[in-house]
Amino acid sequence: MQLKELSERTGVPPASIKFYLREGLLPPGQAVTATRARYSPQHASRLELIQALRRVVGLNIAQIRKLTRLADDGVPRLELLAAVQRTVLRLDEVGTEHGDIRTPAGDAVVRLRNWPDAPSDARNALNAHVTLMENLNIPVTAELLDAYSKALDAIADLDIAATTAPGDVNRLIMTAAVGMHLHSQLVLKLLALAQASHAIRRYKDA
Amino acid sequence: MQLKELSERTGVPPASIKFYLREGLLPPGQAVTATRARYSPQHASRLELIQALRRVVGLNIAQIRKLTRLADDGVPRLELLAAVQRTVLRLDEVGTEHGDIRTPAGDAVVRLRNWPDAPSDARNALNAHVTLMENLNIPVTAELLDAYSKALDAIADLDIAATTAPGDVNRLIMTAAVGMHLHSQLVLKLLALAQASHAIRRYKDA
DNA sequence: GTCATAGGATAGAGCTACTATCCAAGTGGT
DNA sequence: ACCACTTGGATAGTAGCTCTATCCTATGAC
Repeated sequence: MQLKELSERTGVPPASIKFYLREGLLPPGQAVTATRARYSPQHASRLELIQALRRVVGLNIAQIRKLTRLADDGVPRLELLAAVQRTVLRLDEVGTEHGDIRTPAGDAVVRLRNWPDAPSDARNALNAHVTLMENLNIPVTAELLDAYSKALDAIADLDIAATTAPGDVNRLIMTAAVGMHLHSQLVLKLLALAQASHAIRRYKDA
Repeated sequence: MQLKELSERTGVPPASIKFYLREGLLPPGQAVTATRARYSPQHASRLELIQALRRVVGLNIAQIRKLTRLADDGVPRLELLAAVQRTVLRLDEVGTEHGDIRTPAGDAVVRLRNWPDAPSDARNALNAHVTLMENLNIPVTAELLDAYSKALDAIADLDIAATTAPGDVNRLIMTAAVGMHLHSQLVLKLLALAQASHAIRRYKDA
């Protein structure tokens, strides 16, 4: 398929495809001749990935480039997953760097779930986040962490299993990034429903 | 205090304060004379709210204006909370409107938690979100919803209790919006840690 | 009297993500 | 052979958004 067809299939305008090519998000097609290039279904899947990371997860071009570069360089899937995590957690943005920190909350989760007690970006991010919430007087109880982490334990297992399954690398990034994002949105919506429910109950007589 | 001092206290440049005044995010100060205006601590707290909604929650000026207008118009706190929810859930953005829809998952949560069975924006948003996740082959199990909603039930109770407590309206919006956002981020980070933990466990011998 | 500040208006900067135009070279279909 | 169409590459322009800067006149504090 050539550029125009790729555009029609994915719904992305040709000018934008060229832009992504220039920016290095989309690898160049196979040059058949000097003025013809052939694009594969992987290009289509890459375009879908770009759209999803932009519009759903809200990443910018530079962040998407980092991830797609890794995918194109063929780094191991596990390493790729770690990069996706760092990006979605916004650990690559300024003002979010912290050394290894520990909090009772972070330790508690690891113990509760019997997770390996090893430092990681994710753990530092969690500890920093819990600290932030407590500083803002938003309580993070052990019960809360227990309930959350219990639910997430099973999900993470599936996610990691998916990294070993063969398949399109674009889909791996898509699943990981979009999955993380959608789970966090799910909580947002559940919390809203919970608040609405409590409000109804508390004020129904008013 | 006058404009310059307000600027110094909050760290927001005077030009930006003028901008927020123009945009109607910040109510005008009390005009002492034709060329002097006095700003109260509420103005400072409003400025902090604006900053937090912009930089932490990621709302745009129009969204912030909607919320601050309601606050300035003195709508009931419960109504204000509902508006904050709609905004943080991005229910006011195009392409997110749906009628009343029901899913087994949404019904299950309400039944599990014994929440009132009434339609609401939050419930529709939840149902739409669950549908989306299932379409993307991301399973949303009853156990997951049980664990999440159980944890959130208690939090929501506190949140709603906070709406009746007296205090600065700016703080109410701040707490609600930032609180929702931080809870969803907490899940993001926990999921990352869970994934990292499972990855270590699964690959430690490789 | 002088200097700083107010409100009001208006313009422009800086960023990001496109979008449009032009080009010369080359191709596929008839 | 012809010609509409496509390619990569270059370059410039647009659109949306959030500020930021400048200029203005009136006026108040000291």
